[in-house]
Amino acid sequence: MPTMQDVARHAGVALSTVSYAINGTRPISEETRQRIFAAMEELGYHPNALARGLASKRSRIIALLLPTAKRGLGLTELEFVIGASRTARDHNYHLVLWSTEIRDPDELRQFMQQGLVDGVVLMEIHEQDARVQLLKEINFPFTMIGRCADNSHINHVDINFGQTVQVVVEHLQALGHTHIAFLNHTQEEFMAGYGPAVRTQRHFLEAIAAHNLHGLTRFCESNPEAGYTAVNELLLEDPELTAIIVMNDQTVPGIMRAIQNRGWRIPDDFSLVAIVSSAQVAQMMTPTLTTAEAPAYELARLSTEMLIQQLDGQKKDFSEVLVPCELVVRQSSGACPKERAAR
Amino acid sequence: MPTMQDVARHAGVALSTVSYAINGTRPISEETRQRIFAAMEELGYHPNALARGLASKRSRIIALLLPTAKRGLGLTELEFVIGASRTARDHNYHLVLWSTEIRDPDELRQFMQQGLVDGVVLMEIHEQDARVQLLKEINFPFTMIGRCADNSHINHVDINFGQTVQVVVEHLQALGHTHIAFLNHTQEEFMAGYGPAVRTQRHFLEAIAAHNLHGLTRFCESNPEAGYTAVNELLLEDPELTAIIVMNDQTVPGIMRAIQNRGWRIPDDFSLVAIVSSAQVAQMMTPTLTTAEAPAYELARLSTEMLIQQLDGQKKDFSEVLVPCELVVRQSSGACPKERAAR
DNA sequence: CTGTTAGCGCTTTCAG
DNA sequence: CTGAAAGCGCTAACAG
Repeated sequence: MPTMQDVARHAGVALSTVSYAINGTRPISEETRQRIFAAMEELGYHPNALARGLASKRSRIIALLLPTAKRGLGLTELEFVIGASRTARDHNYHLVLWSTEIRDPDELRQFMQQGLVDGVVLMEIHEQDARVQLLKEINFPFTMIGRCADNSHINHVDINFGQTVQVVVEHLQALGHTHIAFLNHTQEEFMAGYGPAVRTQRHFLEAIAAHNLHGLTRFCESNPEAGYTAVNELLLEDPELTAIIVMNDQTVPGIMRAIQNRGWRIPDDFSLVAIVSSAQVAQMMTPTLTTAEAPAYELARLSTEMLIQQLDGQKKDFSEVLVPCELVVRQSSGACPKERAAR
Repeated sequence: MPTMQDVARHAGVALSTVSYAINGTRPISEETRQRIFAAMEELGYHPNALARGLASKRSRIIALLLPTAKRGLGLTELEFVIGASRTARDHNYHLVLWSTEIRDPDELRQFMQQGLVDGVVLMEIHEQDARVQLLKEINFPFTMIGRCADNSHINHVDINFGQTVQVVVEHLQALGHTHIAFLNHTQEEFMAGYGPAVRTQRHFLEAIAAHNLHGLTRFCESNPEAGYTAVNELLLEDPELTAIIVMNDQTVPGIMRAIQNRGWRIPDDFSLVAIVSSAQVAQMMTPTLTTAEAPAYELARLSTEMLIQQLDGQKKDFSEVLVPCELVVRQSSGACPKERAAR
């Protein structure tokens, strides 16, 4: 591997001149610039990332913290990863992936102290998040996909849960539904202050109240069986229920089976809308699912760009960007049934 | 951030002694070792990854090359990413993710020349793969998830497609099926020499021949509609067809609809087995899918460990590890129907 | 068992 | 507009 010194000699200039030519840090006469780049080309020179990072104290590497949620990772997480990685590359940054078993601040500290990365993108944010606390304390650059209780002075993006759930409730109301249930993540996650679980439920109840509807909510584990049980219990609680809004893809098959087991058809007798879901999942189901699709790639791109701008010293202010899910009406939602077989 | 020099002063030893104590590169008396670690603790010292990398010429960073296949990324890819990242961490390596639009060797060269990573894990391997060519030429350490035409002197892992398809064919034969179709990836991918597409089709035809069955194959785009069409065309070609083995999850809903549209039931009138699939997808479908599940996490772990061993100088030989998919019988495969409605 | 020292390849003052 | 030189924080000879 040729070094900068080699290029300098080859071009008949000083080493520092080569550096300046590459970084554009100070004016270089067109002629020497030409010579330098010609030399670089000829020698097949490429700057060494580690040396550059060490000298400049900027590695041009950022990290995406990918915590393995107990409910398992899905396509949304994949899109986060891909979005972040692509965006980083578009801005001449590298992306390293830190997948941690738990949301452990000590481990995070370990990683950061190594001086490998210039900044971090956090996801799976909770209302009270120890990682956020830590990063603020030591003043380490970061952005979040998600929100915590106090977001002051933190660049972050998130799904606009309020708008998302509102649009979905209005979609169902327009179809004539008046008794609607919201199937949330687990109680455990809710209690732990997991943002989506907390916020969506609150906004659901607000929307229900605002539109004068009957609404009920329920927590649910992340598997078909739990979805099956949940439907039956919800119907026990409110026999007039005609629509469910669910936030967990994994439960959907169970929900459908529970409904069909009663001799009901979707969407003729019962409507189902999945939120924070994806087109790929929606099209896997029969009937295809009406969904509010998570803008995962977009959120990843935005959060990564925010971080990079922060690092590059543009962006003095802090911003919050909320993106709603997009409602895509497919076959699982339809007009509220006039009447329906008792069981 | 304290440096090694700070630690040395604080412990009253030479800088190099600290280095040796940390790396265990040479014997240190227990007493000074204690003092050094105490000093490190007290100062909150953490070695600087960039400096260490620059001096030692080993960054302890590896890259996973994640090409965005035209057929779209799925859960398998996510597992690759997570598996690689976890394994890297378990061995004190960092993982950077390079997601490239195309399998472009030039871009790859760019990345490597930066001297950021010590080695690379390649996926989406084709029979003739320019990236492999390049890496071999410049003697850059790498391993593959997949195989190409000439795998000599390359550590690699792959799905055992032969065994996988054989087990599935035998499963169907045991159920009495004699007319079986294999639904492959696209012709385009097959022609491009994409390993799974090429190998599985070959092994399918071998298994069919070995068991004296009637088999047919067909290419198929990666969406439900294409699956729908494919089924109808296959049945036109062989009206006695009673089972399909499919290698693409995305087509499954279409396949099911096509079968059900004929008034047939799965598995009573027709059997369906998805290979190189996942439990998560299998359970999304109704009826749940009989699948041969891709050992994605395992492959990622193995390939990453191979790379690290290679880098750490253990492992003088080169190895190939083939892992079969695990057949999980669920509800979509059953006994061959005695007779069946004509249409 | 420990210390001294020459780099690793680059950025960035400080001097022209 | 260009050069010379002092580091960045660490590893790994070399020398006891």
